[in-house]
Amino acid sequence: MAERYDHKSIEGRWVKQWEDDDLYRSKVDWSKPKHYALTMLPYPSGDLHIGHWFAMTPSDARARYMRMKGYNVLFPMGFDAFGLPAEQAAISRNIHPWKWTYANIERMRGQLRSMGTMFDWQREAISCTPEYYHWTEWFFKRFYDNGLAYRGEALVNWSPTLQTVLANEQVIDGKDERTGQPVIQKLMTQWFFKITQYADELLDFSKLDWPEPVKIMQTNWIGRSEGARVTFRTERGESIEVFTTRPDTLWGATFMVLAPEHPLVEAITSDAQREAVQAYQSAAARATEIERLSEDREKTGVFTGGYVINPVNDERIPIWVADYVMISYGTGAIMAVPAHDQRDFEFARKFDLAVRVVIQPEGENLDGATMPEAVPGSGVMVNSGRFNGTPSNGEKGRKNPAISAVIDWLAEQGIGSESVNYRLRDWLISRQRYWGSPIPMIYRQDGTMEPVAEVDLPVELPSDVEFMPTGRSPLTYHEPFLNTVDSQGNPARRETDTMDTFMCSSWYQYRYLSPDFAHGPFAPEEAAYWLPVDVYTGGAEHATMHLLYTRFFAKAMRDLGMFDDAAAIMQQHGRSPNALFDEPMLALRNQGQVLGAERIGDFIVATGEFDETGKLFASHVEVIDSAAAPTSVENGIAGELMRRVENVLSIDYNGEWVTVEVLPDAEVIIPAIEGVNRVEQLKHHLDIQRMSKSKGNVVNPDELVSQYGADSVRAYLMFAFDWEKGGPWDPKGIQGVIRWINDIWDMVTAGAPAGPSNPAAERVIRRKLHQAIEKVSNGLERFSFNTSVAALMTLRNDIKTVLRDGGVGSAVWHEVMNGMLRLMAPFAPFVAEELWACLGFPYSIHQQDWPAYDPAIAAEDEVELVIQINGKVRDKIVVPADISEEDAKAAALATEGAQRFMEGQTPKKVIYIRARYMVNIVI
RNA sequence: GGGGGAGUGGCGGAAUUGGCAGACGCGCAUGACUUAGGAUCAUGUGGAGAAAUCCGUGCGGGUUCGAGUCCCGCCUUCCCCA
Repeated sequence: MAERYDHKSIEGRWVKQWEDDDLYRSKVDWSKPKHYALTMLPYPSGDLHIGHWFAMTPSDARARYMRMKGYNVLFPMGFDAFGLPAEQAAISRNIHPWKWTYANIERMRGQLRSMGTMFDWQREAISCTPEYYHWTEWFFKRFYDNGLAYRGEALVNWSPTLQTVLANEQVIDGKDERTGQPVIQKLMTQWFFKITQYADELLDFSKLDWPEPVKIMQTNWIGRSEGARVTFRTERGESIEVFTTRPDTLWGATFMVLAPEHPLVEAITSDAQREAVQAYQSAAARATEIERLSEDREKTGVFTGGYVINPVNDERIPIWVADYVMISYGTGAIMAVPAHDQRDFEFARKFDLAVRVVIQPEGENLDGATMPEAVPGSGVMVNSGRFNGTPSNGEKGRKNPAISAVIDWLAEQGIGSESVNYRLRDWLISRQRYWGSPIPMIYRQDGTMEPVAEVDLPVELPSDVEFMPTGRSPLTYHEPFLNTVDSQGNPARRETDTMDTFMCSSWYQYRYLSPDFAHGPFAPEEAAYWLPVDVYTGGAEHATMHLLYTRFFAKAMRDLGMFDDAAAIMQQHGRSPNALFDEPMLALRNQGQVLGAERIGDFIVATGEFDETGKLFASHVEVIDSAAAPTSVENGIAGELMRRVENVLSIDYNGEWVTVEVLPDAEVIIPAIEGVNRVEQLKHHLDIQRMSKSKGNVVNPDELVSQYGADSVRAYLMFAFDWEKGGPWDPKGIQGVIRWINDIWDMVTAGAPAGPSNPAAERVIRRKLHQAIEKVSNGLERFSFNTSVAALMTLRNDIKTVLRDGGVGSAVWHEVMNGMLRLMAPFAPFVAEELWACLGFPYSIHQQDWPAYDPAIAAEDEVELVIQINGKVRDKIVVPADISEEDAKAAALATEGAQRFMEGQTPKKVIYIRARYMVNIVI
């Protein structure tokens, strides 16, 4: 008897063997078709968690499949290594971000190797190395030189106490998450990329095989709206421009609203209103944008005392300030048409402003004074001077005759023009942080600025820095970094902002091509062969930001000629570069999220003394069997432990949560755990939710791998979930794949069966193999990994059945094992390699071809014909697979089940579905 | 608030996209083997019913010979928001 399956004795050995042999080294080879498979690179937080395994190992399985299908596959890995956590570790634990990050990367590399992935480590890229951020800076400079980077004002989270800017994730409920100090919204000068210049092109998804939801989210994010810009004039002569998608309602504007940050607010505010307006402005600064945009929030605002003339009817209307208007959207000013816009309506009703109907819906007679809500739909223009009677059909932009006519008239009159507005704003890349790529700009003494010369790149981050507990970037007080000279040799100051880490991840797919290339971000020879990325996998949470940014990068790089060399080389090799550089990733697939498992808390009886509030101070706590739970306890309670914070328990006592404080000298009894028990050993209830350390529901992949082996963990992750959906982790379910792998091990190591061969049995076993080839391949193509593994398990079951009945000779047995192991190789690369070697097939299984599917071998001789009466199954018979439609219908009508339900009636219709071998008799 | 998903046995999930609902696995049950079992093997497993059969894909309508799948209206829940 061969030895039992032991993952520990094989996995480490093959990792080393594969590395020694450079098995996964990917090199340009124009004689083979290429496949660039990319999976989102991790942030080096310290430990690989199960989510990384869930994201990466199925992607790896698919990359392996593509390789066996004959593609030259590039499947690289790296680290997105700049970012806030490293800086926070530096502040709280006094470790330099560099050291912290590198230690984490070292650790994670080891973990990544244990996964059995085919990453080509010679292409690893780490975004926080000077070799990498040299080119991040270079991109900035090129964008700046070409007008794609500029300085502008933006609202930032400003902590007045710390005198520093905070990232969005550092602000919770308008307060600094660490210190609890209030945070306000403040306008500051920041660096931007002109992503809006590409807004229209970014709306074009025609070249992309991307999930529909991602395309919809990006479309909404960009938020293109067509309308008009109209210029209003104040009584004192200032002009205020507004953007509106509904110029057909201009005659219904009864007031104007400016964002609190609008630059004209100060000028138009009357002295009487000044105090109120200023108070309102500072209150608005404390609200976040999400709060301000919330529609169910009570509308607030204040009258400025100023008036503006509506240019379409010369009416004098009041100007208000309200925070539901954003300075960053449109022009920061709106004409308010309360009759036809719900937000304006609520505002008007609250402050008792006029409501005038200008679009009368057909068959209705709306009255501004009494209508209960805004009516935004279609109708006929009224109260609109010369436009009265024009139909407004509810369509947007030029498709609406009313809007179209008004736009033309506005242009004629010179008071407005057709305009397109986007919700998308330019990409704010400034971060007031240390641990990011420096922005290579220099401020001269005269106040002008210039980019750092290309030969002086990269501007390196100084390493001798001290972190202040305020969180202020050390670059702002690091004199040697700050002081430099401009191109003329005059003293100058460096920019201290660093770049958003989304910058680094917008172009990493190019750095992987040639991580050591010193003459540019990537080598054109590599880019010509590998680009673009064929399939990109990662989390759906990146649907808008990261994926829009990287698309913007690709388009900007194309327009700045950065792909020209690659395109020329591509052409030399006879491949057309046409449209290949418009988009960075042709196909995209998102995996879901692995959630924490649900767990029932310990059932507890606690006794002690209650205080007057009903809180129990327990001197005795005992875990019992929930079936034996008493409904009432003298001087105590019994129920499931729902939560525990140190020694304070929350117990579900007959539906009510009771707080129990366990006294320090209390007796704790947990029968399942030997010895003296502690409160900390009690298990509390866990809901299905995201894994996090604080919830205590984290699954540690290292432990799983050491216990069950990487093959089992990989296969289980692929088997247990719909990959694009994810779901709760079930710790028991892994038994199924462990049994499967053990079965395969035992089956192969047992060797070919002795005894005579029987052609019928051999035909069956080969048929099952080929049916599996079809299903496994199909699952991999569709990222439906669970059905692929299920097909492999079905194959296992079928082979076991056939082998038990006997009749399979050695040659066919070897053929079937050979095919099955190759099908397994993407999912369980270690055990497949080991068993492959064990059968004496040539090394390595991962360099073999994918098994070829032969439909003739897979075809069944006989099939089951399903007979339905009015869509309900009434009988089933076995018929030859090549049965004709006439024969199938005749056989169906003759069945006992059909006869019984037809009761002698003549069928109205008989429908035959050949693909399903199904007859439906309609009576 | 806005945007995007998802609801199928006790559980994770299948269903060739309009064609036998529940593949595969977990769990559970019964039996076998064993000094022992959180091992292994066999059989069964959506619900009701003795059976014929009926009911079943979040809820309510609709289209169709036929609906988990398409349409209309709800409910619940998860994710994202510079």
